Amino acid sequence: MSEFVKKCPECAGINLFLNKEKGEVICKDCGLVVEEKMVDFTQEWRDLDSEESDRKRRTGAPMTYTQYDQGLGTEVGQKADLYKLGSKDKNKFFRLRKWQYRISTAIERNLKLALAELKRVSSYLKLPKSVEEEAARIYTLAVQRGLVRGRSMESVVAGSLYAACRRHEVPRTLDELSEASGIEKKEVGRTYRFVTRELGITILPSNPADYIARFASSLKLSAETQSKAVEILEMAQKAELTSGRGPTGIAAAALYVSALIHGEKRTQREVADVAGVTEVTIRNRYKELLEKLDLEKEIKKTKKKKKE
DNA sequence: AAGACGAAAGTGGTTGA
DNA sequence: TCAACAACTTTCGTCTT
Repeated sequence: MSEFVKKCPECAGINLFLNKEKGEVICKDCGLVVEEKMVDFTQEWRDLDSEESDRKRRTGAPMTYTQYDQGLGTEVGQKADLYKLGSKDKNKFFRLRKWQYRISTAIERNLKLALAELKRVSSYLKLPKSVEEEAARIYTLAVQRGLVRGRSMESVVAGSLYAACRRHEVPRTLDELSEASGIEKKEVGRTYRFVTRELGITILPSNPADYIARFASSLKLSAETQSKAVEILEMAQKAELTSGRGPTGIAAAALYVSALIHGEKRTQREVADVAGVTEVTIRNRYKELLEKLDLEKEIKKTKKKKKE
């Protein structure tokens, strides 16, 4: 937990809950996502003046994929090794080094640009650092395998980010990524599938529950409503209502129902907007939920309470 | 008047021959 | 590669609050 946030700015509650994997701090009282882009404070950084720094600093720069050469660098050989080689090998050596130089500078140039773009999109979406790192790693692999050829750099960046989000269970919808990156939604999806397939990255099918926290907080729904929605989701999964359906639609419907139950009514339109689906989809899911899980009683209960 | 509901036609993606 | 198919969207008319 960051030491800077101790109270929820929305309701001044102190039940803040840190989800490390998602890089989010959530207020358990009102469901507000207090802090999304977590910073890791565990690294020891000391301010040393430049004279002292060489002697006293205990680490180098952290190795990171968000730097184009991962903060390290490699070259083919040094001149010192040359004396071992005959003239034929010498030529070979120079040729190799030339090629290595060409290839690596081409890749590095690409990576520099791409990682700048990646950072831009990532900060636009307020993604946690861990996801950004993962996306950078994926992109680096993609470049090294020559998967960018024939595709725009930006679309591969978007695809990598989307994959990283999925892996870290910090779901952003394709629409959101599309908006942030300026790449068409289907193009993002295409490169996402291509990259993950080529790199053999396995992605768990996204879980509707992962969307609940974010949707609930942008709809300003209470924590009870939020956890009720998660309950409903679990029931729905047992009733096999979830397979094959879009996870956002289900999440949205569960949230809509649970809002009704807790008397915090939101219109279908409102829920649909934050979830990025249409009212119709919510209606269909909603209908299924009511039929299979008989939630009607609970809704009627709260209606009666209102009259009193 | 706004929201909820449902029907019908259209879209993009997956699957299986 | 093509057609069938399911999920989702768009659009529009009707009912409810």
